[in-house]
Amino acid sequence: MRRYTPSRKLVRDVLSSATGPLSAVEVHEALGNTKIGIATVYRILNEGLRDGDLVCVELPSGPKRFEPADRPHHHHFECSECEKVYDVQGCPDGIAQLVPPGFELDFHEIILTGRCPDCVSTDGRAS
Amino acid sequence: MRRYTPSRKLVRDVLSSATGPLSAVEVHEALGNTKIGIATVYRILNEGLRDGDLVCVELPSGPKRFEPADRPHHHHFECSECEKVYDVQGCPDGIAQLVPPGFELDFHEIILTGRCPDCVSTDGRAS
DNA sequence: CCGCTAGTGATAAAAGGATATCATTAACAC
DNA sequence: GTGTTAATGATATCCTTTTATCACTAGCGG
Repeated sequence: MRRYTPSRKLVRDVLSSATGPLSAVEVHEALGNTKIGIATVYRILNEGLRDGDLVCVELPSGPKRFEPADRPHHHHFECSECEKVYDVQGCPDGIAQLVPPGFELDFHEIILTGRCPDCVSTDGRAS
Repeated sequence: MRRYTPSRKLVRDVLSSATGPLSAVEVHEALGNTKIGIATVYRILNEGLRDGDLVCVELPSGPKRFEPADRPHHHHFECSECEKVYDVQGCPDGIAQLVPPGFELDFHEIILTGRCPDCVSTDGRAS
């Protein structure tokens, strides 16, 4: 039987309050000084996937990221500088028209790449 | 000085005649019985990137894929069954409208996921 | 409070992709 | 044909992400 533990709640809270999907390592860092181990983070994330509470977002670069499953349809913006990923709302019409004859479309993902506001404001001045 | 070698020509030919971007391993397999080593394939692909003859296409799943740089703007369809990747022509309007204020868009990628004609025709009947 | 066992942290190790190494081969200028 | 050295094949190694292991901890029903 599944037990209530502080770790589970903390991980879910971190993901809920994030502005985009987070990787296991990012969740672990967000947990900061709570000394929850990385293995536990992976376990809780995979458990969330199995339970359907979380969805996995895989982007071209980097590790798998996770976000709550109850967010409405949206896409993602990845900052090429700080590598953070942000949710972006909306979805253009006409996706289905791209599918060539004979193909069966299940899902689609749109990945925007560029610089996020934080990195734009830092401009060229390296940190 | 760069020398003409059969390997280079073979790799470029494989990529040119492919219907989508190929990974190093896929190129290696396509070379079949030519006994060109995987290290050579990686070398030639990276060389192509540096020279600007090839572009790298990174999709959520799997390794980096490569295709000729001279193809017009297009996107990709990945078969969830056989994992092959196909080029798809066209691009919906309104991508730029997705970008939230403060973000700077450089590139975008649209990834369609589903089943390719080969796998659709095989239907549920496992191979 | 007890006992059972799910959960945990630390870390070893796996998995997958890409690069480095090195002795050997072969392209090309002469 | 010969010499120079870029290119190659085989494979060891690296790197990053993820999972497995295992002794210890703690949630919760009784």
